[in-house]
Amino acid sequence: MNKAEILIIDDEVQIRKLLQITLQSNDYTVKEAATAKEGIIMAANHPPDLIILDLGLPDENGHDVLKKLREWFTSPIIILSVQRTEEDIIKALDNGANDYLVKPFRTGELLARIRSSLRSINNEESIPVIICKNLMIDLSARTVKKDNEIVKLTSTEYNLLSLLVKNEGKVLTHHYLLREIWGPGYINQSQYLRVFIAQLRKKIENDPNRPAFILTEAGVGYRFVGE
Amino acid sequence: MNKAEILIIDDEVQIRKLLQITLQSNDYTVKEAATAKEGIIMAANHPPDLIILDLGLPDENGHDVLKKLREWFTSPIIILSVQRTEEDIIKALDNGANDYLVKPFRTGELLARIRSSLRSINNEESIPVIICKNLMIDLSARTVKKDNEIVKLTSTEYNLLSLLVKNEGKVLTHHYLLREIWGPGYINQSQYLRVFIAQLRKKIENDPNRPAFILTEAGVGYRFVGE
DNA sequence: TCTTCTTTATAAAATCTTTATATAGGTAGC
DNA sequence: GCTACCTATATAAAGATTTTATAAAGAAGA
Repeated sequence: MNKAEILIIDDEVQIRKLLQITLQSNDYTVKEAATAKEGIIMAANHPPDLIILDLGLPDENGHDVLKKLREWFTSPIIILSVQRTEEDIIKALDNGANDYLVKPFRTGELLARIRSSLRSINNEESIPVIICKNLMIDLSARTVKKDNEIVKLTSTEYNLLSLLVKNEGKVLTHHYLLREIWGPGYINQSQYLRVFIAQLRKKIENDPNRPAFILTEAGVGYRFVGE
Repeated sequence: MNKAEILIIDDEVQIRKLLQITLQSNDYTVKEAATAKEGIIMAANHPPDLIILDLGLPDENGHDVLKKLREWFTSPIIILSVQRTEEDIIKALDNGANDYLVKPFRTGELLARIRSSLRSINNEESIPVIICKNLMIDLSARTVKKDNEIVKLTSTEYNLLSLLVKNEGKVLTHHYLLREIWGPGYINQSQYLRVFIAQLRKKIENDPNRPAFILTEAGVGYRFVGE
């Protein structure tokens, strides 16, 4: 359910360690940076879902780091700082921080504030919708539309399609597909696959006789192509 | 520039006065309520852009008030409280509060946190009334009307419908619905769901035999479409 | 007593599994 | 090159199974 990715930018090893353990045991993926420079690069290379930023970094003023991040980073940023002056708090919040916690902090409260920050964002952003030409697959709503019309798929058909789509471009072997969709006991029931692939093509392909989305890799498996 | 409307729900006159002056001099429009009941009614009659809620109200438990508001109120809620235990803070944040400030608070910080909360939300207007064709669901009043006639729903029926409606378009699994409405111990009682879905259809669908609002996703769950 | 929730029973619908048959492509032998 | 044969795939359709819809009876609580 969680699996949100959190980037910690803090120079204190103990804090990083504590946060890493706390966050990981709550199903977050954690990345760490010890300096402002490193943190900004990491955030840019692979934007996390949330940043925990220490204001007292050795190489750069924390408020400046925050401003730099906010030039492009739109997900939540929570400040962790030993500074407890009102001036610092106001400045950080007005520079785009979503929350401000004073060290030492209570881990339970931090977790709750992380959940709160992620909650308000999750609504609109990061909706997993995949669009390929006239086909639209909304993984969060579990719906598939073709030319904006809802395509009625059975549970198994949807599972199969979404597995193929999530691995767009890759060939998925018969064994793999059968194991993922039907379970380990079914890896030899290739006929199941044929039946369901035919069913899917009939429903989503423009010309089921010349499939453009679900391609057959004879002797190997099937592959979904979006382009 | 500002003119955002803020509702203060707090029983202490001095706090209300202080907030009123502070907020008004920062160009916010302020409304006040001294009790939970009054606050909920005011919020429902004219939803503000932000609510400042005191947890220590005389007539009702603050956490319950928060939960009630969050059933339909989607704009920011900032908690102001003398309670500073971690348990209270976590509970409030998990019940949908956007921020939690301990009394006595610093007005500058409060203003900054208000700005921060309003900033993240400003994109979308939230409507606590949902209208789909001849169906109207008023989440703040907990009423459902069909062709302008009030439909009498039991508590469970209403909870189920409002959960479906709040996730319009999404398929909600049996497990999810059962856990949300009946609790974690009931996730295998799919029959409950069938009974209540049938009940709801009988009450809100134009042709219960051909449901247009509540659709079945066989083997998975149900989906509300308002279209 | 009345309302609402829970449970049971059964018919109907939807989906999955299996079978049958068609087709396409490759290849070995002539 | 041609044919026969083999393997892998495609598709329709029958049957078996699962899931869902609905009424209605029993239980619980106000």
